[in-house]
Amino acid sequence: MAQWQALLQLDSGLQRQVSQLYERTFSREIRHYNQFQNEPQNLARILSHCLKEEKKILALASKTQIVLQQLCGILNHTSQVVATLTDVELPKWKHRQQMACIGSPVDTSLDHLQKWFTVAAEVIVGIREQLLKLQEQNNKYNCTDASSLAANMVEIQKFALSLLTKLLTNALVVEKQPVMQNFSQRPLILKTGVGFKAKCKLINCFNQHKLTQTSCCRFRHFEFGRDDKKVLDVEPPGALIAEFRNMIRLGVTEELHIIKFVTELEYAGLKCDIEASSLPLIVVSSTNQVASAWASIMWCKLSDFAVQNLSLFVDPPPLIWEQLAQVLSWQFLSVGERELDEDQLSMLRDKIAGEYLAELFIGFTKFSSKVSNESPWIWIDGILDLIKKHLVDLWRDGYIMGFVSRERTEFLLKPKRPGTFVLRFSETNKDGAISFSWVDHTNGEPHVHAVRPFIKKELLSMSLSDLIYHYILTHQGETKNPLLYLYPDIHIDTAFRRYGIIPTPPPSPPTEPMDVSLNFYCQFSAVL
Amino acid sequence: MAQWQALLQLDSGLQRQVSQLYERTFSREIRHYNQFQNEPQNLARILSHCLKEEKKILALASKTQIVLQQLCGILNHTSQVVATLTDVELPKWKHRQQMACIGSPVDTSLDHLQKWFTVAAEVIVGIREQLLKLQEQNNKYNCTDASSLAANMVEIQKFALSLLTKLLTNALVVEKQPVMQNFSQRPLILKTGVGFKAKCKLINCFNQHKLTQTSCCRFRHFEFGRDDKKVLDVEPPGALIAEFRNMIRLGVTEELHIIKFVTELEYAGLKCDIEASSLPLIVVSSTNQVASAWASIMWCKLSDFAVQNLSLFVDPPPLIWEQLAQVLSWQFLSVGERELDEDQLSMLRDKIAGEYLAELFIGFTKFSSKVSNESPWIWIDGILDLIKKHLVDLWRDGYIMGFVSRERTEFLLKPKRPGTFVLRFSETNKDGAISFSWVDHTNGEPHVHAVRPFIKKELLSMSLSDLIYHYILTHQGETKNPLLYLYPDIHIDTAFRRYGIIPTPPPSPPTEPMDVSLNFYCQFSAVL
DNA sequence: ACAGTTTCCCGTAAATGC
DNA sequence: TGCATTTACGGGAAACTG
Repeated sequence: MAQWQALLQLDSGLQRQVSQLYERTFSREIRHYNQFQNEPQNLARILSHCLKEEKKILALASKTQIVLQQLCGILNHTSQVVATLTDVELPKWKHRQQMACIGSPVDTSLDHLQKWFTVAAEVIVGIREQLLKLQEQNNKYNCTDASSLAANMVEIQKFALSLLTKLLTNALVVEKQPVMQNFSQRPLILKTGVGFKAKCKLINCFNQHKLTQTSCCRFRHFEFGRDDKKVLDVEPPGALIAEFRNMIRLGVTEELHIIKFVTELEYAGLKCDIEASSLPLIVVSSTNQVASAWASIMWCKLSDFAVQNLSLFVDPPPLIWEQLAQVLSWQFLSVGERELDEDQLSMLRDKIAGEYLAELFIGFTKFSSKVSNESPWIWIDGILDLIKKHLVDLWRDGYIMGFVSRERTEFLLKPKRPGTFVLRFSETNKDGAISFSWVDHTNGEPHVHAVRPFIKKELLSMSLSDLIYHYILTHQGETKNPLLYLYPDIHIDTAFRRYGIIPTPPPSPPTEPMDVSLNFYCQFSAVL
Repeated sequence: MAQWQALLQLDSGLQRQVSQLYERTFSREIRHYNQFQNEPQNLARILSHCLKEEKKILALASKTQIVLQQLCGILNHTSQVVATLTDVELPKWKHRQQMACIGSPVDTSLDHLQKWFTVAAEVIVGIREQLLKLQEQNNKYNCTDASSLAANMVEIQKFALSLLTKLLTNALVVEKQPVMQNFSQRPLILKTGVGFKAKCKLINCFNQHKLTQTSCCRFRHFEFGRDDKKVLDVEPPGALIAEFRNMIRLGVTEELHIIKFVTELEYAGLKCDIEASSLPLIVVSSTNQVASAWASIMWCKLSDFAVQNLSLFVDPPPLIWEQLAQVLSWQFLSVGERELDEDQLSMLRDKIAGEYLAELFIGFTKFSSKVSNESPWIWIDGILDLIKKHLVDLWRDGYIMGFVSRERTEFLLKPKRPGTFVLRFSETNKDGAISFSWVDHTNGEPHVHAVRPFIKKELLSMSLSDLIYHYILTHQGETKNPLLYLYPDIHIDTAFRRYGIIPTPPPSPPTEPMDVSLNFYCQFSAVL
C-alpha cells in the first residue's frame, strides 16, 4: 500500500502516465478490487509488469525532484556569485580602472573577472541544458498540463535565463578607455581631428558575437568614424549621433561626454543587446586645452565614483587634500617614474591651499583656475612636461628636490658645506623651468645664490646635467664652478656623471593584440 | 553740270535717294530736257529745292568717305598699338613677372599696360560707335544694297571687332601667381591641404564682367576649391579637373602643373570667353619638398621664356653660370636684403661647377641632385633658411662673408692683425650652420682657428652676435675672447654692439585690396 | 573689445607606397 | 630592400566668434 500512497502523491502528469499504463491493460479499479479471479496467473504477470512500471515512474519522479532541488541549489548559489560579480566585483574593477586612468599604479587586469564570468556563465548554461533534458523526459511521458513539477521547471528555467542575461549584459566592458596614441598617459581626452583608440572586451570567453558601435555625445556636434580607421563598421558610415551645446556656460575643458558602444550578442540560444559606456571624457580642439582638460578628468575621476554625472562641473565638488595629493603624486609617477615625497607635497599644499593645518577641502577653481596665471595645476603641468622632455632621469633618480620654497631652500642650504646645491622648479614660469641654488661662505657667513631658471628651449641645446657641470662663476677674475654637492651631500660627480648626452626616447607602450580594438577619428565639424 | 557728274559718281544707295527726291516732284529726264515751260517760276522753285537736296546728299557722301578714311587710319594705327601691346609689351611684362617670381627686384606694376589697354579699347569702341552712327545715317537714306561704301563700313566694323576681341582676350592676366601665404618669397609652389592665393586682373578698366574660375592640373589628381575659401564660385562645387600620373618617371618636385582661370566677359556689346593661365607650378605634399621644388621653379623660369613646357624636367636644359649666379643672388636679396658679391658667387661657382675658367653650362642635376647630400642647392637653401631665421641683420649689413673656402679664409686672415675673424657658413652641414675663424699669432707665426659651426637649434637660445661676444677661449689657464676685428678690420664692437636680443619679426607684406583675388584650397585627394 | 575656442599650417616623425 | 612620397599630429600663432 506504500507504493499506492506514493503514486497518489505523484505529480498529476505522472499520475496520468500511471493511468495510461493500466488503461492499456485493465482499469485501476479492477486491479484494486481483485476481480481477475478466472485467470490468476495471467493477472499476476500483468500486475507484476504494471507494478514494475509503476516503480519506474516513481523513481523518475523522485529523481527529477532531487535533481530539480539540486539545480535550484546550484542556481541560487550561482545567483549570489553573479550578483557579487556584477554588483561588487565589476564595479570594483571599474573603480580600479578609473583610478588607473588618472595614474594610479593599481592592477586593472581582467583575468579574474573574466574567469569568474566565464565559469558562472558555463554553470548557468549547464543548468539550462539539464533542465531542458528533464523537461524533454517529462514531455516524453506526455505531461502537458501545468503540473507543479513542470511549472517548477519553467520557473527554474526562467530564473536561469534571467541570471544568464544579467551576466551577459554586464559582460561587455570598455577594457581600454578612449585615448589618443600620443597621450597614453592622459586617456579620456580626445582632440578633434586626431585619432584615438578604445577597446571593448566581452569578459566571457565566447566569440560567437558580432559587435557594432555607436556613440553618443553630449552638447557639441562631433563626427566619429573616419572610414578607413575603424575596425568595426558603422551604419550608416560617417556621423553617428549629434547633440548640441548646452545652456549652462561651461568651458570646453569642463564638458563631459560619453561614448557608448552597443552590440548584439548571440550566445547559447540567447540573443541580447549589450552595451558599454566609456567613462566621461573631454573633447578638445587644440592641444593647448589638454592641460586644463586633464585637471577636469582627474577631478571627475576622484569625485565621481558612482553616478557618471555629465554635469559635474556645473558645480564641481571639492576634494580633500589627501585625494588631490595622491593624484598629483601619480602624475609624477607616470611621467617621471617617481612619486612626490612628503616635503614636495607639503610645498604643493601650501601653494594650492595656503598654509592651513587642518584637513582641507580644495575647490576645483582653486586647483585649476580659469585665469591661467593663477592656476596651480597649469604650473604643475608645465613642470610635468619639463620633466618628461628633459629631466626624466634626474627626476626618477630623485636628484631633483624641485618643489621647495625659496625660504626652505635657504633654511636647508645654510647649514651645509659651501658648494651644496639643490635643484628647484621655477615658481613663476608657467611653462616649466628649473634652476639651482647653492650656498657659499663669504667671511664665514653662508650665502645662498640662485641662477635664473632654465627654460625648455635652453635645455634643448644643453641638458641640465651639462649645464650644472659647465656652470662657471667668475668671481674676482677667478672662474670656478660653485656647484659641488647635491643636497644633502652627494658629490656632483656621483649624481651627474652618469648622464651623458643621452637622447631619452619616450616609452612607447607595446601594442598588444587584443579582443576588440576600435580606432576612431573624432572630427569636429560644426556647432549649431 | 559738275553737280550732275558728282551725282553720277555717287554710291548707288545715295543715287537712289536722289531718284526718290525727283520722283516725288518730277522725273529726272523731265528736268534735264526742260519741259516745264508753262510754269517756269514754280519749276524754278522746285529745281532750286532739288538742287539743294542734291548738294546735301553729295556733302554727306563725301563727308562719310572722309570720316571712313580717317577711321581707317586710326584703326590701322590702333591695330599696331594692339599688336605691340599683346605681342610685345604683355609678353615683356610676363617675363618680368617670371623673373620677379624667382626673386628679381624688377618692377611688375601693371599700371602702364593697364592704361594702354584701356586707351586702346576705348579708341576701338569709339570707332565702332562712329561707324555705327554712319551706318545708321546711311540706312536712313535707305541704301540697303551692297554698295561699296556700306561694304567698306562692314569691313571696317569687322576689323574693329577683331581688334577689340584680340585686346580683350589678352586682357586677363594672372597678376599674382599662385602662392601660399607663408611662402610669399616662393610662389608657384603649392602644398596639398594648404591654402594659397592667386589673383587675376582684367587690365582694362571695365567692371561689367563676371569671373568664374576653373583649373587644369596635369598628371596628379587634386581637388581645388574648398567651399568656404574661394571668392568666385565654381560649378559644380568641389573638384574641378583631374588628370593622372604620367608615364615618365619624374619626381613630384619636377612635375609642372598649370592652373587655368576662365571667365566670360561682356563689354560694349561684345561677349567673349577669356582665360589666363598661371605659370607652371609645382604641387608638393610636405614642406620638406619645398626646397627642391624651388630649385625646379628657378630653373624652369630661367629656362623657359617662351613655351610653357610642362615636360621641361624630362630633359632639363642647362643654364649658363651667369644666369644661375643671378638667381642665386636674388634669393639672398629677397631673404636677407643683400645680394651675393663677386667673391661669394665665385666660391659658389667652384662649389657647383668645379673650378673651370671658361663660360659654363650647368646641368640641373649638378645644381639640385636627387642625392640630397650632393645637392649644392639644398645646402644653399639651408643657409638661406639660417639667414632668414637667425641672421637677417648681420647678413643685410654685410658682416657675413659666409661663402668663403677654408683655404681662402686662411689666405685672407693670415696677413691680418691677431684677433681678426670672418664668419663662414658650414660647408658640410646641410641644414645651415655658421662658424667663425680667427687668426692669432704664436711665436710670430699666424695660425687660423675655427670653431665647430653653430646650428639653428643653438642659435635659437643665443644669437650669433651674443655667441661672438661671449666666446671664451681658455689658454694656459687664461680665458679671453680671441675675436677682436671682423675682417678686414672692423672692431667687434662696431660690428656687433648694435645687435641686442632683438626678435626679428618676419616682414609681413601688406595685403592691398585688389581687383580679383582668389583664395584656393588645394587638397590632395587620391591618386589613381 | 576680448577671451575662449577653433583653425591654420610648419616641421618632425612615422607610415605608406613603389 | 631602400627610397620617394604621403600622412599624422604637436605646437605656436592667427583667425574666428559670440
